[in-house]
Amino acid sequence: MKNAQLSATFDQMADIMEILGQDRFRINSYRKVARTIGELPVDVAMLLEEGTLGKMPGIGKSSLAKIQEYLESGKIAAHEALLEKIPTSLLELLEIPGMGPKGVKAFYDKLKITNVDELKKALADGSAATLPGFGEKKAAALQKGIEFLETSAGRIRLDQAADAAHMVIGHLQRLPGIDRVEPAGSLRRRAESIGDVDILVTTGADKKKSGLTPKEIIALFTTAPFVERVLAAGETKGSAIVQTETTPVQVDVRVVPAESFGAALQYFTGSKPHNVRLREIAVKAKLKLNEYGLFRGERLVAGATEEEIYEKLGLDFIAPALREDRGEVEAAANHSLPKLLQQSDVKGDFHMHTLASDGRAEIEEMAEAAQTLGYAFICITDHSESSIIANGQTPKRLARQIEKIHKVDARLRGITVLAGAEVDILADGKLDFDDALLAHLDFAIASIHSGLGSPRAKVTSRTLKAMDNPYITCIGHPTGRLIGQREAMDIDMAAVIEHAAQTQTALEINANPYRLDLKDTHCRMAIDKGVKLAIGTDAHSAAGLGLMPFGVATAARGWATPGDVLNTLTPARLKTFLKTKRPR
DNA sequence: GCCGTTTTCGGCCCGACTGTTTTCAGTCG
Repeated sequence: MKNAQLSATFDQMADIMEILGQDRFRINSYRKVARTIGELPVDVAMLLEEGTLGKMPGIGKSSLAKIQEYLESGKIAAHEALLEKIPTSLLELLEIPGMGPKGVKAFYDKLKITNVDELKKALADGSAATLPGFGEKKAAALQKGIEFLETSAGRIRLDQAADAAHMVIGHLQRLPGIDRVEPAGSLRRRAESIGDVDILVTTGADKKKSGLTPKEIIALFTTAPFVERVLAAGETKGSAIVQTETTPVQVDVRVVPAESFGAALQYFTGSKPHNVRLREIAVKAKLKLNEYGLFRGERLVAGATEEEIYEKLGLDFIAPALREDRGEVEAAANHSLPKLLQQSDVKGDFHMHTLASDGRAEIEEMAEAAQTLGYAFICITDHSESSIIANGQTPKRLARQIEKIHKVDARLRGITVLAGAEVDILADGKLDFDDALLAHLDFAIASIHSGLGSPRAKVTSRTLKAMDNPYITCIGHPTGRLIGQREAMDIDMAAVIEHAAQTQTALEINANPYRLDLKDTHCRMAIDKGVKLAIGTDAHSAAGLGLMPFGVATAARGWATPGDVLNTLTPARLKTFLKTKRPR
């Protein structure tokens, strides 16, 4: 599948065009193509063949021809021509925070600097200072930028971002005269990875008496003990690197007046493409939308709440999870947004481990923890024999574990404990337990834990074959990715989803923030094909059950309604559902 | 390069912060 490479190629063309100072609107359209292709849940070649690719917004004739050219020959002539114009190493300079296309061009034209090492030297020996409009502070900023690039981990996981936000919000809430403190940005949208954390603050109405000025609030943020380095500190906006337990995180804090809170929350929640769509709608209606409100001329039309802004733009309210410019603006305009799944709809958890394999708690502890979360059922799914490092169960041990689960289920009131297993899909697509044993389970997850780097045809056929088994309820973490650590398997998700629909097999949303697998776009595709989703935390302790909201958010980002997700069923309805695939 | 119940040509989102600018360009989100 060439989606990622093709997307990167369009982005690179845009980068080079920026350095060359070409038309910014054309550059924008290249960026849009890159983003569209990068987010596709299926192989771009398949869509091209179907003839649907050219119908996607932002992909016109010219881009379509380039995509076709790339898929046929592995390159794009226009891309090759651009590469001729500058040394490719200039593109790595663009990665440096504080360095933009103009800066790269100036360093190249005037000082013949083509890479990061040469830039470092020029900054050290003072030759950079000979550039017009380039002083000491800019040199220091670039040096910091290079340092940051060389040490930062890049994007962080959702749970790490949530931790950082929790820390900063706690600090800000203790300041005098603070009214509201809310996270915004990709954290509020619950994106699968986060670049930086955005936090919004409003001061109370009595700020003149007892409170602080915006500038003072920013100063108290940037001087907080957890702040490692200040990137900017202005009148209303501060930006700093904050140290958390696991990783440094960039946190931006913005102070806004209460009457603009909704506008600011909307603006800083993004996503950027979503906001651009909204501002375009505003312009067409002779309005102007910015972080202070929706304006007709000088007059404020809306701004205190997000709801009134969407309403005044003629749109239904759009949940943060949907704000990605993936059709939500159109759906809001014609009142066809889905009623999204929420955590309160969830009645149970499908994936967890106990002491029987690599978990750290007894079955009872997991069940009791689930009850405190208000659940009506859980499913115990320990590993199978082949997962040796995870202390996988032999058939004999699984038989004993099933009995044990039944006993706990009989003893506990108010919660149904189902007997399950996470069964390895072996190299040939066979399962790690035979059908006679699987038949004793209520719920069986089939997962690939080995050979993730195998060719597309192999990992795909292994998964399809597992779904053919009548006792397999669900495919676990279907793509095998680990966010920021391991690429997804090269698996044909269109085929997997199609086969899941045919065999009435559910697909898991693994709620662990390392996985979030299925991801949002695949969830949406599965839902469109009528495939049911089963959210599981993959908990290895009672505390691990608390990861469920990450899975719920991922489902919501895939436009899931309560009806699309098995977790919303009562135990009785779930048991009925679990019989549908089995031989009678 | 894309796009069209204002347009097939002429538009294409908006503002904060920084540095070195005496009025603004570059970068970022």
